[in-house]
Amino acid sequence: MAKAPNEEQLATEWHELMGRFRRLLCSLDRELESKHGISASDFEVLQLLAEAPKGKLRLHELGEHAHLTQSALSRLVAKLESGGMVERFMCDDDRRSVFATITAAGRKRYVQARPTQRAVLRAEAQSV
Amino acid sequence: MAKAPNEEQLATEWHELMGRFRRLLCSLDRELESKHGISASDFEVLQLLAEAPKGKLRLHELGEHAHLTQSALSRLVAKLESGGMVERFMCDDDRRSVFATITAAGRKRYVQARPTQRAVLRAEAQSV
DNA sequence: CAAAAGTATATGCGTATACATCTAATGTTG
DNA sequence: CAACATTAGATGTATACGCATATACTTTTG
Repeated sequence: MAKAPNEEQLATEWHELMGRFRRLLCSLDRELESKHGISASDFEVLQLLAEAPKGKLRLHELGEHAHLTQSALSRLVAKLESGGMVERFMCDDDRRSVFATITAAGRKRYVQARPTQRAVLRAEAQSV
Repeated sequence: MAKAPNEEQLATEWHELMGRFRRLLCSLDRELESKHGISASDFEVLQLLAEAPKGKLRLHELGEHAHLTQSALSRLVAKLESGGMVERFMCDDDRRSVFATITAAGRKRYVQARPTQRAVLRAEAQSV
């Protein structure tokens, strides 16, 4: 990006970025939902957990990497738990904290959904 | 962007883009809401109308440029109308269509909000 | 060590959005 | 021109999110 693009240019870029972003997010949501029964946000969280050392992160750590507010993350993890893809349990070191761990079923779902997600990203990247 | 970036790279870029996008959209919403009482989406629609030839567009035309679904746009325009920033009236050529026009108050609000929006965009552009 | 401040998560509530469907108006076709 | 298809917009419904706050636990402080 240029050093000091004029403001109209910035505004136009933002408008276009917003368009691309929303289209891509919509595609992701639709493809992941229809083929794997998960949303794009679900996928992000599953991915973070699947890539974590032991498939295990405190919610607070998850929140630092997922692009969600604390409340949204709390509910999302609760939803994933009720879907059997994640489990929550107390952290003994600090009993305010809660660990989220990815289950075998969750990992399987993630592995299946991954090519779908990558394909959508690739398609969008090529269309630009 | 490279011709055939590998998939992990794409996924990482997407993750980062999502982060930047959400932060920016949140900043915009908060700044515009606190200083001018409008959301980022409100601003987008006001901008489209303010820049339209006669400050006048059919909802369907608005929808082609705003990054919103038809239903979201319909409600958004209704909200702007109840806030006195926009007016709706029938189109005589095609009585299914509805024109949205920006009012003097709406244009004033847009002009006031514009520097705020541009400042947020500029701040984000510089932080990258 | 008791009280106050801080931290991690959950939840009540309001709002924005998407999807599906409805209504009204227009176009098309036999 | 009557029946059907299409189009523009509105609305019922469900969901996801953010903000504010509540709850439970931990750390700091006097």
